Amino acid sequence: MDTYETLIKTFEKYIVLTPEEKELVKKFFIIRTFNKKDFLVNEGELCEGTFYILKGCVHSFFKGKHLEKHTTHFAIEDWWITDMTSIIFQKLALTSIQALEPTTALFLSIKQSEKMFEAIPKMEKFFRILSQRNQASFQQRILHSLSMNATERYLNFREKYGFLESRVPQYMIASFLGITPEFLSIIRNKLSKQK
Amino acid sequence: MDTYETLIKTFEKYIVLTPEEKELVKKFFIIRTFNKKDFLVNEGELCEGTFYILKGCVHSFFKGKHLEKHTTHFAIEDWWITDMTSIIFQKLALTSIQALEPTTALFLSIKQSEKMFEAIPKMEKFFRILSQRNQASFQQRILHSLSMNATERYLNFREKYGFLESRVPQYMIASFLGITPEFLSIIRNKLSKQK
DNA sequence: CGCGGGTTTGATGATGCTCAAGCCCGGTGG
DNA sequence: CCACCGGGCTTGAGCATCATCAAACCCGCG
Repeated sequence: MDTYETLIKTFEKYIVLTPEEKELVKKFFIIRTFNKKDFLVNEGELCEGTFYILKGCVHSFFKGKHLEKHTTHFAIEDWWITDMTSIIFQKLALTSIQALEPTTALFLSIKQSEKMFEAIPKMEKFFRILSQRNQASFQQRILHSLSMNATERYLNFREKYGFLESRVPQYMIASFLGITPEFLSIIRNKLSKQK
Repeated sequence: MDTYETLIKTFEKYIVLTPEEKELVKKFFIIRTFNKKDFLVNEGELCEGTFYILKGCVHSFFKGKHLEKHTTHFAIEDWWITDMTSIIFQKLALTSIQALEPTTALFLSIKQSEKMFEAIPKMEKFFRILSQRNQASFQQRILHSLSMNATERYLNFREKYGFLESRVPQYMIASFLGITPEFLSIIRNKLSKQK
């Protein structure tokens, strides 16, 4: 069983790789493991690259002006996560990424990614598509924040990401939805009654 | 004066093109002009490609479940705009894009973009970076919607996009910020008093 | 001059927050 | 084995933010 199997399969959803390229591309990624509560990316430092989660669960969050933590994303097996703002604008990360479970990830540093793009230009296509898909899903999220109330957003969350409810605490889901844990509790209470 | 001048300059911020490639790449774009209120993309149809605005001003919006319109983006000279969700998932567009002024744009259809990527693979890199920058700015927007109240969001908007205030009606800015026009009016009133 | 789209103002009400308290439950040390 | 934590979830009272609805106003334009 190959550690890189799911990674390669993910690539092959969008581009075609020769056997040689498959071997080569692995070399740009390194395996990194984290304990629960370890940080993959730390607020205040430069975000050095992108993570592909092999096993485990992480979340990214930032601190508001009163130091409240706001969860912005979750990621589990076969998801990609990074702080794109830090990477693109070469600024210190405002967000942290932290493991919620013991986690194994493949890490692609910015430098390695540049080498990879030179060695296998096709990979540009993959990351273009990946980024466009992210753009589309962020778009959806903005759209929902403009047009839905908290209950509707929670129902939508359960529909799409319900499988996360067993792996992350509710107060993080509340934060992700842009509400307080207390209010999410009330929403859940109402929903369970009216059914 | 060349219609494509600013387009090529935009490319050259991120990639290097030979003179031949500069000539070639133009061929994949077509010029399209729109009157005020014309639709660049129409809700319910497939979004056929991406627009680069040469002159004018447009906004994209979608309709909520009570048919209220929510403005999601603005675009002016040298900005790109499309419905990425429709393109990526090949679904009918849920958003419309409409001209707020007489507008001239360069249009890159999906088919032409595929041909372009074959002819000039470097363009993959440009669109990867463009999309990553969009991803970063959408990220910022989500972050703000999680951590700022309406007044703070409006102040932030003025800081970054204040130049739009003279070109788009206030009720669209309100919609973009996720509040009602009435409430934006109150915010502006308060801000003008307390200074 | 009147019309109509956009903005403002005000009263009332819903949505969601804050703060404080209590509860539930798994983990830890005596 | 039990007592006691402590983190997360719940409940409730009071409050801030923002929406809704209705009316008035403003002003460019036919």
